[in-house]
Amino acid sequence: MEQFEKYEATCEEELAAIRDSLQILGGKWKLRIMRYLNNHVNETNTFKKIQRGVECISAKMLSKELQELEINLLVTRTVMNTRPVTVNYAMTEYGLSVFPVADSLVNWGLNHRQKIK
Amino acid sequence: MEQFEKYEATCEEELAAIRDSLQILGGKWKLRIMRYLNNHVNETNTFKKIQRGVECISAKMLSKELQELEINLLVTRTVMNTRPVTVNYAMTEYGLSVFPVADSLVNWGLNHRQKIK
DNA sequence: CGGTATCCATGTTGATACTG
DNA sequence: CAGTATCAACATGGATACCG
Repeated sequence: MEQFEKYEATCEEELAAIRDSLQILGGKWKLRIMRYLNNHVNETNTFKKIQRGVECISAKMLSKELQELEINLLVTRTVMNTRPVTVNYAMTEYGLSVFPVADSLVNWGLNHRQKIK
Repeated sequence: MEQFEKYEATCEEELAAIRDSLQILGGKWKLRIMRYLNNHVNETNTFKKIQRGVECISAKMLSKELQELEINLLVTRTVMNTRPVTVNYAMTEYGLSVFPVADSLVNWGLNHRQKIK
């Protein structure tokens, strides 16, 4: 029963970690954007190009999501010295670590669809 | 470049699966509730008891979340023949399958906190 | 091109009160 | 005890216009 309290505390730590994960994987766009970048890894991925590639995302959302991805060290933003300026986005090495986690979500989700159907 | 289109389609399927997963793992309460149930597996887990165990959840939210968990076959709801009625909630065998996925989120999240800090 | 600013529609969550 | 109903607050996302 003391153990009861203890568990709740540990649980909170884990839930905080999950919250961090979900802030990145759980949104509507971030994973889509990262998948796009990862799939066009040898190209220059400008803002407009990403916007065209990620269906229906507004400039506002794309801007916001890219900023958050950059803050989280998952994506790099590089301003190139052209006229007019072009900006290139790319996955970081670290950013690639989200994909295995995403895959485990995909697998569970696919199985779940079968189960529920 | 034809491959481009093809990828986008596959991507959509996977993203739908992820959405399913996140509907369950991504909410504010469902995982907390499931963890509570799983950690009190040999007890009778009534509505009120769960509400006390899962910090700060309102009756409305708990009611709604439990319904969704039941629909998704993750939790069972058993009305017991007492006066006044008591209702018992428990994880299903299938429901347990969410925990490994949750763990992979926890691990990534914990690592990410270190990385960002 | 690469965004930001503003306003608005919608969905999610909470507080409070109430019922069988 | 086990919820539901109602209203309010807040977060999310989109439409549109505009700037350097």
